[in-house]
Amino acid sequence: MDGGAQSPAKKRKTSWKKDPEAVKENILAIATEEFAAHGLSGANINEIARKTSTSKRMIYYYFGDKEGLYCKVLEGVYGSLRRSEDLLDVAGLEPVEALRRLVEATFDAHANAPHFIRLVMIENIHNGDYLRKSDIVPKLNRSIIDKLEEVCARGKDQRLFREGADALELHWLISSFSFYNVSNKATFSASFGTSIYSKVHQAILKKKATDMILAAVVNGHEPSSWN
Amino acid sequence: MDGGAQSPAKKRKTSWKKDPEAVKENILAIATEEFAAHGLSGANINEIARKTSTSKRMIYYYFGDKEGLYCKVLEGVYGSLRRSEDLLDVAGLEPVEALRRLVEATFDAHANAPHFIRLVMIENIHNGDYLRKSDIVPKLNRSIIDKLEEVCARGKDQRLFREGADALELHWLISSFSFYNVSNKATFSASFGTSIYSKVHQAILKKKATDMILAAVVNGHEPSSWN
Amino acid sequence: MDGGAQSPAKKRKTSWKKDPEAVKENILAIATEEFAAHGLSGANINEIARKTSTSKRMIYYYFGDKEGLYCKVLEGVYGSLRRSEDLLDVAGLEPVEALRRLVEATFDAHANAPHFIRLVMIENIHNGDYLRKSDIVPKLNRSIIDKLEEVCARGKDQRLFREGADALELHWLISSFSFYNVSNKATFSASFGTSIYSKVHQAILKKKATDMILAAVVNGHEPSSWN
Amino acid sequence: MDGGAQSPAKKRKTSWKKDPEAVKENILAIATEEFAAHGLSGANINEIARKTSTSKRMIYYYFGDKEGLYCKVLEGVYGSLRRSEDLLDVAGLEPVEALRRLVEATFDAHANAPHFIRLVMIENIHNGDYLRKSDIVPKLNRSIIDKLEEVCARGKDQRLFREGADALELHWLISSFSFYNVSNKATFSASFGTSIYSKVHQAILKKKATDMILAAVVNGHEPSSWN
DNA sequence: TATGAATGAGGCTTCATTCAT
DNA sequence: AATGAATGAAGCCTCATTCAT
Repeated sequence: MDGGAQSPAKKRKTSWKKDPEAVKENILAIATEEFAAHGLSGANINEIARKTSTSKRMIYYYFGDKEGLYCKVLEGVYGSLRRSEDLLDVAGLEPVEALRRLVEATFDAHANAPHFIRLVMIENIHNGDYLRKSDIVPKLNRSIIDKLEEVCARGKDQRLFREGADALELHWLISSFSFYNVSNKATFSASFGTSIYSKVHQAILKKKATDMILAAVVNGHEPSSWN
Repeated sequence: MDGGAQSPAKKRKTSWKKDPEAVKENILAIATEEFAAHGLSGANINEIARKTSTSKRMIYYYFGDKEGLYCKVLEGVYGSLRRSEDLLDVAGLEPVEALRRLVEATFDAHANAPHFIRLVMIENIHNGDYLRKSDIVPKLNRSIIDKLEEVCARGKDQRLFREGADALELHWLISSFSFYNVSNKATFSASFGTSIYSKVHQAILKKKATDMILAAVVNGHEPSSWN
Repeated sequence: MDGGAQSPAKKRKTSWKKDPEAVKENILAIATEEFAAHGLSGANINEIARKTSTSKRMIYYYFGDKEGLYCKVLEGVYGSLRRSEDLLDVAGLEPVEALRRLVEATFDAHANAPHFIRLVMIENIHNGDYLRKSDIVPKLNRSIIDKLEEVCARGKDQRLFREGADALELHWLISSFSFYNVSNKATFSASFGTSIYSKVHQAILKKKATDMILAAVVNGHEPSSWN
Repeated sequence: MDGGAQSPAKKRKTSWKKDPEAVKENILAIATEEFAAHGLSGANINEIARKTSTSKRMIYYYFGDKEGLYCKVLEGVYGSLRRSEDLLDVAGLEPVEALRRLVEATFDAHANAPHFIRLVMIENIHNGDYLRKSDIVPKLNRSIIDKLEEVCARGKDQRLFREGADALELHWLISSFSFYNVSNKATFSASFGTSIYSKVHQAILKKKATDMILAAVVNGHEPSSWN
């Protein structure tokens, strides 16, 4: 109700009466959109409240302040990603296939999680201050590293992988193009056109990037997609 | 010699006269810092003015408004990167060395241009709207693509490079880890510790990433750093 | 009796509770003064706020922005005039007397509504943009036209009025001197002195103007005040 | 050059070298437009300067400040009107025709001098303060009063005019509808539609208003346009 | 649990004007 | 006669937040 001259558009509430969890979820969903869209300082509590099924006052009631809300949003998207990683099962695959699977899944997961990407960008703009303060950090992302380590160990045991293959480094590499592909779409397109973002070209990039990783990790792997 | 009277540059102006270009440069330098540090909405015109050698009023005099200033800052960092790319000379090197050089130089350039990285992140948060509006876009970054194309052409001519080597795709790949390495340092560190950001580890990552690119592009290249 | 406890009006609210409507009314009253005195661009929100019993912030809270406030002020004065017109009852008078009554009442209403006059002048400076945007326009001023039409119809039925008597044209004529008399007092006085604005002379002008209208409308009417 | 971010559109000067009078005229012409369009506080010195063939600094050089410029503009439009009144010659006409001519000429003059109308409105918003301060006041508008007086005198001498016909009052009446017709066009249209502003209807209004004046002033005049 | 009303602080921007040559 | 650069003051408005029930 702030700004906008006492609009007559009174809040139309849906009929679910008082369900605190639902209200909180609703707030979080809207806030995720807004923070992802405009950043921490760019997002606007009034706007978030307006799009919510409840009132501005409730945001403060449940989340304390803007930064508190932002933190919960951040934790939410990290939690989502982690859950999607947990679903990935490569235990039964032989090392090369498992690695290929991990790369492709990571690429796709990033492509399908634009909110996560944007919020991570935003958090990096803020030097990771809020993530570091959060208590989700300890349990963050071990999952994917564990998987990579397990695959690397098996690969090396079977003399398939080079000894220099390191789970953390691989994660860094795989994340880099998976993340950059989404995060820098706007400026990359502005500079070089949108050609690489077509569906077809994205598939090619995924294939080539995967083959590149395999060529670096797997002894004698021929990156056939580069021929 | 070389230690005589202060350089004769900037002769034309008598000494008591204000120097508009210097004022503008000063504003731009401070604004670059501030926008890089806090983003478009997070940066504060009062704060920028305070750190400046001139007044808030002059910012509006020379740049119109906050967005105008931000645009010039953006153009400035893109221009800087481009100029650094223009200095790179790989024409005399044989293809494999040239490509190695390009990858390493790109990695280093990003590592040494944190303002550029942050402003590009910020611009992506804004969906590239300001970059697209700018008239520097057309002449953006052709330089690096041209160089990659020339090297790829030579590499393929000499049967050294695989036919699938594509300049734009390579640029996308090389940029991805070069950029991500800097842009996501904060969250990556929060999740996985700061080990990979040590000077030593950064050198290793650069080497391995370079070798990985070469393994993908160059026929029969052995990524020895991965052993 | 009649001197008992303070009037029971405004019962519903407990006494410690703020009264938003009163706050809005207070803002509107002050704003009407200020806009009438200085125009849209000339009026000053800080000044309005200062004279108010509340704060500048509340102006924005209730009215959105300066233009929003101005619009409400405009609607307010138009509403007042309309209400005063609605009170005018000429249904029982014979046509000539009724018309005389309407002219005199219009003249007096304008003389007694300097805020209305000034705000209409100001709105005309703005080409009527805000009035046109307002949704009060449709129901504007039908009242006075209806009354004139009814009187004209009766007058013509009784062969008292000339056939050329037209309600809208008459309203235009009657309004013109009623309005101009107030709106252009300053410049008219500067050019020709203040003599016509004395109480006595104003009465004469009203009488002569009324007689003039009647002489035009009523068959054989002798404008005796002009003798 | 203020605001608008250092546009590259440098002033293109016409080739007349230094002609102070022409420069002043040019400034006055633009300023008349701008003050008429936006009022005293609404007009903008930067904007005036921009539309001028010279610079903002020259406005201050020649006119001192914004109010000084406004005063000269005001004097300019009053001067124009007066000059047009001086051209009006009714000395040779018989009283009734002369009066008819004066009314019609006044009506037309107002219709054709929108800048004058708007500036007079604006000056009234400012309570005539600037007009009163100006030294053109003394010689203001005597001309038209003189003419009306002369015609009234002749009319009464010939027993054509009623004794109550007074030049100043007539001028007040004639001005009122002539002025109001233009000044309140915007709000009148918003309230009652634009029908009376068609070319045809304007001619009718002029005729009827003239006849109305004559019916009031001239013994036994039949306002035939009202039949 | 919920809320309409209220707000201090500070944000961005514009203005008429003057400086220094 | 002319001017590009500079500016203090003040304008409008928005923000995250709290009050009082």
